[in-house]
Amino acid sequence: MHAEETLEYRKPDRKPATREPYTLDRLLDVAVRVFTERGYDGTSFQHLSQASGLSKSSIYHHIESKEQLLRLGLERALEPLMATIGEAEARGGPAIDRLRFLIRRNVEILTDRLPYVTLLLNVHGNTAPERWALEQRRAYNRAVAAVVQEAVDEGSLRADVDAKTTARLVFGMINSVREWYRPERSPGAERLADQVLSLLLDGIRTR
Amino acid sequence: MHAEETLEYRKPDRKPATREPYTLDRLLDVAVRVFTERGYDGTSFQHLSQASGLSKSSIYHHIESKEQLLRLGLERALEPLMATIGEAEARGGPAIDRLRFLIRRNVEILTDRLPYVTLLLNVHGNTAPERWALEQRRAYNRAVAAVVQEAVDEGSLRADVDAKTTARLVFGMINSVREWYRPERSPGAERLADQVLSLLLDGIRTR
DNA sequence: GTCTATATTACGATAGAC
DNA sequence: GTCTATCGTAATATAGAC
Repeated sequence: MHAEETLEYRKPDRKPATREPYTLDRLLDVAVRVFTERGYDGTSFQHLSQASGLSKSSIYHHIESKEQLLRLGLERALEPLMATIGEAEARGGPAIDRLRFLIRRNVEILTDRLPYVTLLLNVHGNTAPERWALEQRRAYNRAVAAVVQEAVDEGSLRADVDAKTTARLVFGMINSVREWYRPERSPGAERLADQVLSLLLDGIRTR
Repeated sequence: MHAEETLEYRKPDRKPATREPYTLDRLLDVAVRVFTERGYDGTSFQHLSQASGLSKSSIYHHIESKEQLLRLGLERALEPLMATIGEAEARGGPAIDRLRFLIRRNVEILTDRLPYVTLLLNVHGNTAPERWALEQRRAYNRAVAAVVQEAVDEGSLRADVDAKTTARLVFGMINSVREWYRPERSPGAERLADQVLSLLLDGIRTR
């Protein structure tokens, strides 16, 4: 007779967990938060297990692989971001106005989906989903650079710095917001977008 | 009898290597390049072996651990960066001039030590050297934010956006240069610094 | 839906020959 | 200074009980 059998680990009585069962969406939230904190490659299933409270193997009930978790997270960032390109085109009007729209929407999406966009902006291209995301980002960058070029051509933006460099620096500033923005402590998306737009358009100097 | 044994892999004939022996400095250059491409956690000794042409174990002749490579790489970025804080203080004069100096030097160091600074700006804090580097960066950010605050107080910079946000956005734009700058194709450090300073101070809009 | 147990592979690091 | 061979561990992923 073995101790395991006699004790039976109080199995029938045991409440399996006090929390509600995980859905893919809830698990994704947890995983992407850890990905943004530790980086995708720096995150193991053990980290995901600790953060979620699930065992390593239970995570596989919701997903097929770690890469799938990454891909789902990247999609959450890219979907609204890529959509703004079409929305800006549909607006028509002066390029400078469409650029303002793109900048404002970018700040809004960044603050609204902070961990997902942070994940997107930190990928290296080591896996297939990462390479796909980088290609999407390149398409986004090309589209916004084209609008910047239009705004230069229509005389709204300075022509002494080439449009490509301006576009890179402008969206580089915006994207850097991910490194310090905290929803609970930082200004809201609208106010932050106002500040970013104002500094970008008119400069930081007094006049 | 096994094929492996009969062929013997031409071992006696083989020239062990045609290249000159590695020094720690040359190995560090290779390693940091791979770190910036794949991320530190995404880089294995197999990757380092392929990139260097050394066997995995030969790398250990030059270093004691992977973390040591990381630490040495981070030091190469932090050393000149932290030095600029003291240099700016020593200059004295109006805060706006010291800020221009800090921005210009930051762009120069970024382009001059691109892979090292890129490595620094991408660390997550998963290891001891990373946490040390993050603390150094916080000290750097505090110092430049203080100069921005001085420039606001002296009336050189706009006061309608708080100094901390301005500092973060300014250096966020500068640091984003790492994501696209290529020494062989991009403008030189001086010209790029001129463009960055001009856009930051006066804005992207025509006037 | 979650668990324990395990398979398999890749990782960082070491030993010792040349 | 570089190599081959190997160690111990931790990684992703699977099997099967409950």
